[in-house]
Amino acid sequence: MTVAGWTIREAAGKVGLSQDTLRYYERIKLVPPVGRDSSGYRRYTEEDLEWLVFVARLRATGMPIADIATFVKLALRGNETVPQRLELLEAHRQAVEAQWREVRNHLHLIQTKIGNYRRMMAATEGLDTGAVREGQASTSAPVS
Amino acid sequence: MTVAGWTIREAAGKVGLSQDTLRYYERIKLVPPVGRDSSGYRRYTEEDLEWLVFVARLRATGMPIADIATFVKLALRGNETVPQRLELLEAHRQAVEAQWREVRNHLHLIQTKIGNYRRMMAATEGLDTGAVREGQASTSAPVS
DNA sequence: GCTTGCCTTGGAGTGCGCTCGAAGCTTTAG
DNA sequence: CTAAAGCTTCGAGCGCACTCCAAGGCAAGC
Repeated sequence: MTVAGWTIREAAGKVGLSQDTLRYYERIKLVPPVGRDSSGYRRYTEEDLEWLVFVARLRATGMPIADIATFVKLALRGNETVPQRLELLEAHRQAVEAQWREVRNHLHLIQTKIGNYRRMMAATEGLDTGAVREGQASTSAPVS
Repeated sequence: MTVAGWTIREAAGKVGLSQDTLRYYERIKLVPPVGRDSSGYRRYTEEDLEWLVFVARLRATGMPIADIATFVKLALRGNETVPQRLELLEAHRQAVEAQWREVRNHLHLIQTKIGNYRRMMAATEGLDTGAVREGQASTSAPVS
């Protein structure tokens, strides 16, 4: 007989996390306790899934588990903690954007290096040179 | 008497990694062996620093140490491995860009949530409501 | 000569985020 | 009735990337 709610297997499939991770998140209180059916099995409600999706999103943007736990604690204390939660999210957003820009810069420099490699290849075309500019076996790495 | 090259302390400062990390990277061959002075102390050359900066860049964009090690092995084998190195870098670039876009999407959704919180706050202005829509103590989390 | 400080190595320890294993209970299929 | 599949908890184990510690060498200042 099908009971209300999704099994852990279904929930895991829906939110894209493993069953182990779902149990783990519940254990460490990243999500509120999930209800059980008559035999003690978890039954996920729509709201449970929304929680999980939200947590997964925060994780995907690199928020540490400890910070998410803080957020969840606040959420469980009720609506009067909304300002603090807002602050947390806002701080996270800024941190992610900062790192985002940093990665962009690094990536740009790496692309420059790729360009240099490309030019090296073009120049060396069919030459099969083992020798490098400066005498014996330069490491030849820092091209850029 | 000052000898040629920088000490590990200076090198660490210059490239923004810890001394421990510099030794660690050398141990696991993320960088070619660094020369020593008469008393066995490391002396970093300009080229050593360039290596380190490059490795740091790859790390900063999330390339796993194992992959960097592969790259370095290729580089040490000489110029004929340039095509393979290029391929590695190119693959990495694509992976980073993909993840970059994913994070941007997640961030966007989180911002939507922030917006919803903002609206909640505005609506609740000075109301001090402990009650939430649906009966007893909704977790109130999945606002978005 | 001795202390202080910086360096060396090898190996152990840490923090994070899962991931797995063992032992046991319930439900379903044959 | 039995076997298989799926769930439970608790606790241990793992992979990654460092980070720290102990024991000892070297060099400069007093």
